[in-house]
Amino acid sequence: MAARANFLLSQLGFHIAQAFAARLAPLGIAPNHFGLLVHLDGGEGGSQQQLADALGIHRKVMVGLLDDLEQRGLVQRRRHPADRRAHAIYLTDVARQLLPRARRIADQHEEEVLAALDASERVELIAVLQRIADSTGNSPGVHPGLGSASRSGNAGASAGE
Amino acid sequence: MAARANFLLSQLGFHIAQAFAARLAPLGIAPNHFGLLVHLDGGEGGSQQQLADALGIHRKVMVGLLDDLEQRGLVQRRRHPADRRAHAIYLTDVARQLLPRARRIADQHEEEVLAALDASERVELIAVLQRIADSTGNSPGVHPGLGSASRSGNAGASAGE
DNA sequence: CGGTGACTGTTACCGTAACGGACAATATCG
DNA sequence: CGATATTGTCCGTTACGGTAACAGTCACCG
Repeated sequence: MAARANFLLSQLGFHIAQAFAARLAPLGIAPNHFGLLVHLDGGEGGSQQQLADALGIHRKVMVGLLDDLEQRGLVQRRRHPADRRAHAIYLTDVARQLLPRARRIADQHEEEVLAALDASERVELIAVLQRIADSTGNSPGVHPGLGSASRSGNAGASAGE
Repeated sequence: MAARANFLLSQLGFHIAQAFAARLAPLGIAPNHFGLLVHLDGGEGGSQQQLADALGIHRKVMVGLLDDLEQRGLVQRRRHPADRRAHAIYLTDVARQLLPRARRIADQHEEEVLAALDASERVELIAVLQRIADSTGNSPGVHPGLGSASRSGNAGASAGE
């Protein structure tokens, strides 16, 4: 029963998300903040709505995320040059210094997760996971859940013994 | 960036948990209820504390879970023969009729998740996932999170583009 | 046998977070 | 210019996890 891909993926996924959040915590950001920063690093100046669409979240959630990041001095809300309703979001220099550290943490975590696998197994696992994600309709960069990633281990059981 | 096992596992895990909850919803139970029922099917008569320990959740959460299941007529709280403080938890006949249907839903979901893989790939994937779960310290039947499994897709982004 | 501590199940309380509706400001279209 | 949609924000409600506290009971120990 604990040998279902079903259960294993869900269990592992949550465990990994938790562990990653814990590793990222010392930097003062959560996984969703990290994802947003990485996305911004790939293209700044978009509106909050555009960012929300790209990450598959609601505008209101983006407000909160940006509030957090702005308070930590990691992003700036400037006036949008073409639409005075919208904000244009930009990374700050502080964020540009923080991002490499966060990426290194992600690398370390990846290494820890895959510690039991050799190189070829890792490649194959990722390929298989991508195929599953593709066939089940997961968007490449969109991650459901992980609200603010401050969940502590607690309830739930998707497969008893 | 969307090619990290890190991110893929977390994304897939959450997506799968959500989909499974949706599939189970018509039966009126959530994944954690299902896990508890399956566990009870493997051995009844235990105390709530024993069940909570086995599933890795807090007593208080078990109270709520059993309240739900008892209200739906799926479990019974009887007096514990050896400890008058404790309750002995038993499945009802209704639960015994419901369980096969729930298991079939789980099987269908498993099939859907693994649709893109052939038989040997499925076996190997499960073996690899079990190795990872083992090396990262996941208990066999314990699933963190999935509180009441009523989360709807919302925030979070663990890897932008 | 009495007393003390520990345990079980439950409830009450609190802080947090998600969800929905409503709102001002602005853009777009007729 | 007027009507409608969009952007970002705020507020109120609801749900949930976590802690503390409680009554009832057990286990130990003198």
